[in-house]
Amino acid sequence: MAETVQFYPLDANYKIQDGKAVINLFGRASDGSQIIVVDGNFEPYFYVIPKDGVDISEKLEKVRIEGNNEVYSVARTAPVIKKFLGKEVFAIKVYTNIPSAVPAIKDAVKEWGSISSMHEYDVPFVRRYLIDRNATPLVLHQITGEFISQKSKVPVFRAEKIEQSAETLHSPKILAFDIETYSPFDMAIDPERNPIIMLSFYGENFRKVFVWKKFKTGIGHVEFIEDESQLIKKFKETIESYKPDILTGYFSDGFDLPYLKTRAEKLNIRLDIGLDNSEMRLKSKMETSVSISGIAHLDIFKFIKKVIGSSLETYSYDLDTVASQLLGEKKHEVSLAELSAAWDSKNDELEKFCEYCLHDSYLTYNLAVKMLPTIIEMVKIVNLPVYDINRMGFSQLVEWYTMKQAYLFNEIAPNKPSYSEVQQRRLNTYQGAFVYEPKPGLYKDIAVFDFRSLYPTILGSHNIGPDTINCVCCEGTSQIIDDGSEKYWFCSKKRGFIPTLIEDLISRRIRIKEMVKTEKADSGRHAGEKHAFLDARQNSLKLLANSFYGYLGFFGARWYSIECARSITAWGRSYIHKVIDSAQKEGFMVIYSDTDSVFLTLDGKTKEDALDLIGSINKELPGLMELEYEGFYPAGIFVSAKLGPFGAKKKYAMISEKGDLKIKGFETVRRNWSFIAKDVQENVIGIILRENDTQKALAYAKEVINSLRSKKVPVEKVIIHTQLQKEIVDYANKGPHVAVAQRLKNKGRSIGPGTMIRYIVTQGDDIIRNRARLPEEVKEREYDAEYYINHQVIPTVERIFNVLGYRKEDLLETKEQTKLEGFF
DNA sequence: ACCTACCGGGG
DNA sequence: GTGTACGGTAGGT
Repeated sequence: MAETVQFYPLDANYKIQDGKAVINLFGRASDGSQIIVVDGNFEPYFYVIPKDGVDISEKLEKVRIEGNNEVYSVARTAPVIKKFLGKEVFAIKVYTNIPSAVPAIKDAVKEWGSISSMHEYDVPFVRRYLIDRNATPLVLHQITGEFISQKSKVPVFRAEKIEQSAETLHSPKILAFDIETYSPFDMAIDPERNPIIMLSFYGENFRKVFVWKKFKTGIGHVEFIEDESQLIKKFKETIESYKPDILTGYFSDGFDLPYLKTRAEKLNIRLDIGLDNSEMRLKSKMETSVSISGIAHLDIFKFIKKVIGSSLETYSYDLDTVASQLLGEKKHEVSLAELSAAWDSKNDELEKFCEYCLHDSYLTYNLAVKMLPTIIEMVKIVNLPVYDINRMGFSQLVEWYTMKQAYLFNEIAPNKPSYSEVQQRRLNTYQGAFVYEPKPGLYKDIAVFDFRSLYPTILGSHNIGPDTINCVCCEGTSQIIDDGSEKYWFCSKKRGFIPTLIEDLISRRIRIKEMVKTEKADSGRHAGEKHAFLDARQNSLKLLANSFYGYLGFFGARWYSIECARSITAWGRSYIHKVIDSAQKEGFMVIYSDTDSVFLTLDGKTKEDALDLIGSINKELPGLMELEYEGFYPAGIFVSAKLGPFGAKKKYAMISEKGDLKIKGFETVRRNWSFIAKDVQENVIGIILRENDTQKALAYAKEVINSLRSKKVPVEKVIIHTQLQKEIVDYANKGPHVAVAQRLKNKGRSIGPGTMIRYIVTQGDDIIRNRARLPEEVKEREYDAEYYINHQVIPTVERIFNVLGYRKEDLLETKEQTKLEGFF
């Protein structure tokens, strides 16, 4: 009895049932209930391209491998006509009994002389399904089939047919959470030893804090429980009753969920929160991640850092900084160092920590809501679940977008490079973008031009791709680009695969930008929300299009082509030179240029003259290429920029007409730096950005340096923290922290991997290791002021001051001491 | 100049 | 997962 359900998939996996793979799609039906849609009608396969004129179908069909309690066999084969890098090929589609048979069989037949190549044997089965069945997470699907009885937390529907509709799940149920752990400071975080003491949740109209010590409070959403076991059970129960589509945390891949898992194992609690009753799983050793069947686990920290990190003008990705930037809200100010003491003896102080914990969940929730449009659009464009999108870098996003498109274009995907190919590719470097080194200094009346999406538009306009490069049909007729050592041309008869994708992405983006314009004009009730989604969509399309160039030159790429990457930068240099030449011919002074932008001073000319120049250049540009007027700045300061294969990093500061300061190009300070270094950088940035007072910032930095020299800085501020990663004896290079660890061990302290070592660099002529002392061993005024000035304070602020036109020497000069109170 | 070890986020 | 997958810096040699 067939019926239909309307269903938004969120997550997917597969299981083997009766020797067959069954896809499980987890998600929400349009009536709001959670269901699992199972589909057993999809077969695993890969492609074999035989050598010319050989038919090996029958031979392939007989392949059968008996492994340890598993049988891998070829179920059937089908001859297909496909395209491979633009050329038509005959291929055999080899279907296997189960997904894991694919790599096994591929390995078993790889030595056959009759095989030319094999492809797509490493596409995960679930991704294969989403691509081939045109199933897109977060998009509504109409499923025909029937509900079946199967042991599960939620109803199970067996699909016979699955069809995508146009609607999107714009408001998935999001639940944010955060834990606080018992953790004496200056000790490594240790889930083996220290319990979780608080747990908070935040969702729409939902807030909760669990804590297992009692104190007086009037806050209703605090719930007291017995112990840590109860707390972990509450974690499970809350998720099971709230039924979120998305569970989100801040660095929850790296901290909260692994910590919960370790504690749950210690306490013998199964964290079986998966909709299929499976436990949450910890994956990969390098970069940890945690998945839950049926619930999209979103580590919003990871997403923000990866996807919008470069466009965020922040010096740190901690929750406080990111929330301030994106939400205009900060974390609660409490001293976490005091939490353990409060837990042990001062329970009446716990209330503020509960509020703190809840507020972190609140901020995390709002960050997730804020990023949701971008996440949804990425999911829809790349066609993978939230969980995967969250954890993929740009090259992966490009690759999987391209994999999906390859299927639609009947293209067979090239293989990933072998280890030795990767080594080869890594050696291939090439000339990057053109950077016009500015003369450091202050300039006035600056106009900035830049090419709209320079590399993608070059790629599209010149038809650059692995399938169009140096084609026989256009040799001698197509325009040649010379990268300085090699000459390349691209087919002018047939559109390439990647240029087609790029042009599609760019034109879709242009259409959406038009819609954004008209949306702005009419202001309906949901105009704001609609605008956010359109804007996220155009931005996602832009990010993806911009990543193709880097992808072509990325050593791990399937569609790798260093020649294409070279051609793109060569064209880029040629176009930017044209702009510079035209501007100079018209009498503008070019002060700086980097990759796709040109900064020039008006020198008595008007902004209209600058706009006219752009107009005349645009008339000459091919295809989608366009030079834009980025803006006008009354003043700015420039320093030189470093060259790199993927474009130079910008280092400059400018003041906009509104008075906003734009600073680019300085790095962050980490925990293995002294407090004094962190303090100085934070305060300098604060003074410059908030008070717009560079003089004051300089005076402050000098004051700190002078205080170090005169030893007025207390020793606590010059302690450096470094964590020991392995046993002392295993160190080939013994750095300062290892030397100090050795001394601690000699004193009889237990020292091992994970121990946090604190040390101070003292005066003397020896190498740093031999001058590193335990803080207890160091009296006031014994630290090496010059070390802290030159290796800690100066490096953190030098770049910033360079950008503002000052030198290291300006910071170091001792005369005219400024009086600034209140920094210590 | 090259190599080794460390950080990030979280408490 | 039909997996192989950081990137930048300081200190030591």
